[in-house]
Amino acid sequence: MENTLSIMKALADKNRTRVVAALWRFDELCACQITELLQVSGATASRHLGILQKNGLVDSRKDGRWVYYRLRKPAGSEQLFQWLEHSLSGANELVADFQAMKKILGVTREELCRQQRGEECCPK
Amino acid sequence: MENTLSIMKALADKNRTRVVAALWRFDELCACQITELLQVSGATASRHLGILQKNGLVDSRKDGRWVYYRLRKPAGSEQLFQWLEHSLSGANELVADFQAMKKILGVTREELCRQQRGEECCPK
DNA sequence: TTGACAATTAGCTAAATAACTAAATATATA
DNA sequence: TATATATTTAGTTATTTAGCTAATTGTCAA
Repeated sequence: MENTLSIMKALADKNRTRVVAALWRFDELCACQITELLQVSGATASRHLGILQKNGLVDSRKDGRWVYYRLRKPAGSEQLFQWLEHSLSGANELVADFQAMKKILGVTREELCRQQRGEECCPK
Repeated sequence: MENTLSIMKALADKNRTRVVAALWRFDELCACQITELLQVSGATASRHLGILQKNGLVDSRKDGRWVYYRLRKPAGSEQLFQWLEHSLSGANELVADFQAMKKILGVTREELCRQQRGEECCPK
């Protein structure tokens, strides 16, 4: 029962559901891209990703300094995700997120991280 | 999206999930029976039931002084409930709840409410 | 009509949690 | 090797929420 409740709690947060939806659509994203999407501090994004990972909802893969995340549907969760997909289809927030994500994917991760450090332009 | 999140939040609580499971199994229960099952104050049980009702997960029916609750699966939530049923099947807490519920159903509502007021025995 | 009583609502406290900043960790590169 | 940097962890604060008691509401019965 605790496991079931943990999964529900993991998904019962707006930012975490946004992450799940983004990974569903865009397959694999790095922590800095998710940070940019959510518009929160890197630490906050990392915490949310940690909660999703702890409950088996995402997998991570480290590549140098970057960590990439993918959606992972735990065994037996197919129906939950079918409901989620149906229930969230067309949600305004997610449509906006997908738009934002396209822009984020339009710059390199290096440039994105540079922007996040406050170096808005002219990287030397 | 808010609606989806509300349903998840409503279900992401142990006591509320216990109520949903009990209603699933026992079809219709009154507030005092649910209070007894959860072993919380009547006010707390009422608050949980209110949250479930607000999110369309239960219906209530008033009969004199008693209020009866039934599970209500909102349109489009079939898959969510299929997952829930599968995910919770065999949960120890729920097995214990079903046992307790049988005892609760073995006494009249009048007697149950009398007990809850602290009149353990000898009702004059 | 009055008293009893099941249920709900209001108001409060304690626990859980989401956010932030700062520090720590791990990795690439100069 | 030393510095820069992407991510995570620690620690703090503010918000949310589950629980309680007390007050209110609506209904039955004497």
